[in-house]
Amino acid sequence: MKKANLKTVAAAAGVSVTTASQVLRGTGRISESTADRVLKVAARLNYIRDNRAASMRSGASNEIGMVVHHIINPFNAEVISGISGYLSEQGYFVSVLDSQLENDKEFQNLEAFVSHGRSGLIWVPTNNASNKSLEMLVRSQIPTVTFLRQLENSPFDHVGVQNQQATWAATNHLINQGHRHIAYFGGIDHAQVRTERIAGYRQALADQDIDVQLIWDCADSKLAGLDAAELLFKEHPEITALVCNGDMVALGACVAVKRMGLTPGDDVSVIGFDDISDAAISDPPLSTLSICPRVLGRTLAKVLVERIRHPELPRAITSVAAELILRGSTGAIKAVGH
Amino acid sequence: MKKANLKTVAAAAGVSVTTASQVLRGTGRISESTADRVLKVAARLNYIRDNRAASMRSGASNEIGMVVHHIINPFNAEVISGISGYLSEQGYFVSVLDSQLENDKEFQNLEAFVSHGRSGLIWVPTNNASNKSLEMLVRSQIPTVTFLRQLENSPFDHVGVQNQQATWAATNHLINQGHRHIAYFGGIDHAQVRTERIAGYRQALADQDIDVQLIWDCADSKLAGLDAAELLFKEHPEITALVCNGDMVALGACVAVKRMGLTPGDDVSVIGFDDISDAAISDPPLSTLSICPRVLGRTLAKVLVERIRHPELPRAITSVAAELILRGSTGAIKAVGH
DNA sequence: AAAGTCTGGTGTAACGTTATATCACTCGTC
DNA sequence: GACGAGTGATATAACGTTACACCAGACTTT
Repeated sequence: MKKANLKTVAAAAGVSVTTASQVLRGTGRISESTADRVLKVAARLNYIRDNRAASMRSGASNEIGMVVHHIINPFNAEVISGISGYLSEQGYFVSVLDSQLENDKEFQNLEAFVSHGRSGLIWVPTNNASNKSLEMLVRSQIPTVTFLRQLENSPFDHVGVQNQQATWAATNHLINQGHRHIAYFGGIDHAQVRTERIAGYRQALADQDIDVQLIWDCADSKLAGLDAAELLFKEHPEITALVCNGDMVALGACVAVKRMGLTPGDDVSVIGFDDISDAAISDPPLSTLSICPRVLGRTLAKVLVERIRHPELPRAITSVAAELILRGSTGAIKAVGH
Repeated sequence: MKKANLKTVAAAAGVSVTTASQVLRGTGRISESTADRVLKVAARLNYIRDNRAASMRSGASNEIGMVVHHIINPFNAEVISGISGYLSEQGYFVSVLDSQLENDKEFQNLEAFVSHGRSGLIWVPTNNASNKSLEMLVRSQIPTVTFLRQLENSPFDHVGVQNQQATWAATNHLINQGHRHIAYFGGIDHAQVRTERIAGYRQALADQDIDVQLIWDCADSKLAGLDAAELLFKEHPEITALVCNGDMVALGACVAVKRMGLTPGDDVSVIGFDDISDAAISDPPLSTLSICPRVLGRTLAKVLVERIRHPELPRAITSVAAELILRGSTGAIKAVGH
């Protein structure tokens, strides 16, 4: 049996295609009896609207696209969860594509969404996202919100985190606890987010006239954090505290500390960033800068929906504060060196 | 400036719409010089194909849909990563929707994909997925592969895991290590996957004439595993080993063991399921039944692509074996009770 | 009773693409 | 010099929906 379309439904109900369309969308002026009849016929024929045709004609769709790198990172996963929660309340669907940090793929993913007629986009740009991508989105006039990393010359709404204030607070706390050899741990190259966070770390040290600084690179996973931290402690045994670029690397670093026979929080203090759900139940529980990913996701989604509904409103830049949450992985210094 | 479409491109290149379309798809017989001209014009006008129109007309699209519950679970995330890796090599995109274990939402998500003209679907059915969903997919004739949970009366390809064999091996190993009080830990209600795994656990005990059995429910997250395990050990201090329904709950259980001042692997043995990337670097490293989620994802994607390309082939049921990987969280029994 | 308004509905032309059939030419070939 | 085959390109009709303009009839107003 062929799939039912508006034409077959309309014919079976004895009305025009337009009427059928109006009934199924709840628009126009239709009598209750006609509407009833059409709905029943549609149900009987298992009619499913073809959204491609609908969105092509009407210009609107209910699909949102999201482009991230590393969908596998729990922070992203929780953000996505927050986003899709809000969006589904509003009648939208999100689909997510992962660019895996590859620039070409990022462009392709964004273009795919444009090409498939998404009604809005959420974009977490890679560190060196191409201008090509930005220009393409601008040209296509698709409502877009960037997340975390703000782009130069971008006309788009943005939702970000107060990175510098956050790491300043974390570093300052460690200093007050007596730490004098504090490293910034995690992240790679000159990612904007990381640069801001490092600036906060530097500032806190400078404010207290401490000039020992160590910035240690590592990729954003627990495993990479473990390896990198082992190397760090081998080469720099004087370090007693880490301000980390994310919870994943922080958790990896905690494993490294334990493998050395030491205790995180006791011998080495570690502060993460993100407050992923694992942070609270790791051993020891991880002190972190909480930005509550799920709430952040909802905020992001709200900004996008607002933009879709009111394209004329001025550009919105939202900056969410991170809260320093102290758990077991930080503590006062016991001895210098270990 | 208006967005460019085939008509504007064709006009600017001085060719017909058909020719432009053929050039951009690389089909038909077109001279090199004409092709060149069209391509240059298309690039200059920043032409982007409208895939809605294309797929509506041609009946084919390059978008795959995936419906899961709990996108946030790292196991799913890694499977997705494997899937999208293979699919993007083949020129497809996957978009993922999360049903959060809600039945209605599952149906809506599947219907949304059908409605938006996806060319194929990967579906991880919830425990009590409705017949309505299955029937709708069958009617829509969309190529579909189910994953993990096989549906009754389903005509669809399936990729699953040899659950029963896996937990049999795990339980048997624990018995050989001297354990006599082994609980099955994690999962809820009569999920098919869980039922199979429990059957393997039961069988192993029965094979050795051991009849002490305890099945302990809990939701599929680290946090839930922690809470549930604490309760379990309080009520059943005789238990010395856990066969778990997943790595997440297993890791949670390990935290619970540590909070009791005991050592996983030493005092209580814990075996997980999935081998998520955290398993190898937890403290202690988690023994688990590895099904290498990324490889599984690739397999799944291959089955789907095969189905899309050859609709006439007979139904394919793939069952992947799990491998018992022994790490620090298991060991020989020391004493009965603790 | 002519003009206006409300109700319930319809016909047609898009949206941007691709499938299909067809065409005008140029070659060789017998 | 008629015929078939190959080359390069085109016109037209879909795909399924919605926007828009319009209409017939009943009812109200002046």
